[in-house]
Amino acid sequence: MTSDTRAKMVAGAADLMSRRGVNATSMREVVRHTATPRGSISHHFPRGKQQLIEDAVVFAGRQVSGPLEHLVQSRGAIAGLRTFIALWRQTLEKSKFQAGCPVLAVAVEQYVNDATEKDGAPDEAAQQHLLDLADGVFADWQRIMFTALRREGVAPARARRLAALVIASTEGTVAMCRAARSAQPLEDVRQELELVLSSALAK
Amino acid sequence: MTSDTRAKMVAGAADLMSRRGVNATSMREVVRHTATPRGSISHHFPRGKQQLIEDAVVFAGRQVSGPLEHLVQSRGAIAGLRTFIALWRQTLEKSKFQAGCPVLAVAVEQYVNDATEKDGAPDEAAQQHLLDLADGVFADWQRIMFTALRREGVAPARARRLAALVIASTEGTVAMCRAARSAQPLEDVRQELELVLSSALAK
DNA sequence: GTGAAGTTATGACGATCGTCATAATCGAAA
DNA sequence: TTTCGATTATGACGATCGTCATAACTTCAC
Repeated sequence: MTSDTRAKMVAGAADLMSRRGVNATSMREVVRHTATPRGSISHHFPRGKQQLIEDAVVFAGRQVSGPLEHLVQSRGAIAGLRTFIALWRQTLEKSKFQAGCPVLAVAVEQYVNDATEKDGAPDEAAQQHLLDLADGVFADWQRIMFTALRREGVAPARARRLAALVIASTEGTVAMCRAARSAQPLEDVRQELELVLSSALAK
Repeated sequence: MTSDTRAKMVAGAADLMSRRGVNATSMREVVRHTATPRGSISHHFPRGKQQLIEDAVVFAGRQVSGPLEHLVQSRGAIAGLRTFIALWRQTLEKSKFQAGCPVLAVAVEQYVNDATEKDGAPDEAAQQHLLDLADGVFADWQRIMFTALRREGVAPARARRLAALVIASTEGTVAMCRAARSAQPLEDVRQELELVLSSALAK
């Protein structure tokens, strides 16, 4: 059994990142928030905070792609869209609009670490790797939508564009809902996206 | 004439926020980046970093709403959409996909300031005010799109939803483009949004 | 030229940060 | 039970952070 502590830290980091962003999530708060031993950080994450963030991004990605892939395969693209949006709506409402998407946080911020970057210049390789991981998560979600649309008869190029629209607009809307402390934008966008998808499927 | 230093600081803060996010943007870096005197911070911004961020959000909002409102009024909703997306595309490409949207950064992060929050709990009022400002900027952009759609015959409720879709999806796509270091998602989303709008206008 | 008000220069303060080194503790094979 | 590796406890290090106090420097009306 791989350490339970490690998993709690990763999940806690993902949660904190979704509420505060990458840079405002300190390792000390992760251990406080998850009631895990501080001394274990360097043991479970030899590459430090960078590694913890990386794992949190992958974790958050799977947390969504799991249910999404399942629903899409059993009930199709439109159900997938509804699931995707419903998942984010839950996250927003359960946290009283405090939590958003940790992957989006990585895509918006720049990870800076004063301890590792002695020369003042941010570690470009580290930042690029984080962006690659975030991009990979987005690509994975898009792939699921893309496959569903293809299976239901949408042409490849169109399916790619529609998948991009669904993921991007949902991510943007989640952030807007957080700013507005309201799920109204998500409901509006869901409605329009359903129209778009069903019109594309009808052809 | 209101100090030129102050304006440079606000613009510099907005730029840094769009590249690094709110919390990774330090006042010392704003000063370095804009070649402004550090001693002037507390003079021009008596409420400190909080005030600087606030001004940067409003500044960034106007920077977009100005051109957007102009183009929308002279050439209509679809031209407005194209302008909105082209603006962000410029920001992305000119910065080699380093800069995104500073307002989105505020909507995604939580502003934490160790100096002001002695008790460990983040200043909730400050954070709420920042979210209100970000929400206001998004609402302003939506209002411009909404008005254009209304003028071109779209029903109120539909116009509201479409405006939300345009703003939210563009914001989300900008972040995705930053993660992917590519403008492809923006192009894909633009294409689909144009289809949606022109179909809504045709009715 | 003399003030006064508007700016800027500079260094300090307390706090948090990520990381590391060292020592203590635990768990299970021998 | 002893021993050894995995895990945790704890405190220190150097760095940056936002803010503030104080003093110096401008600018310009009078």
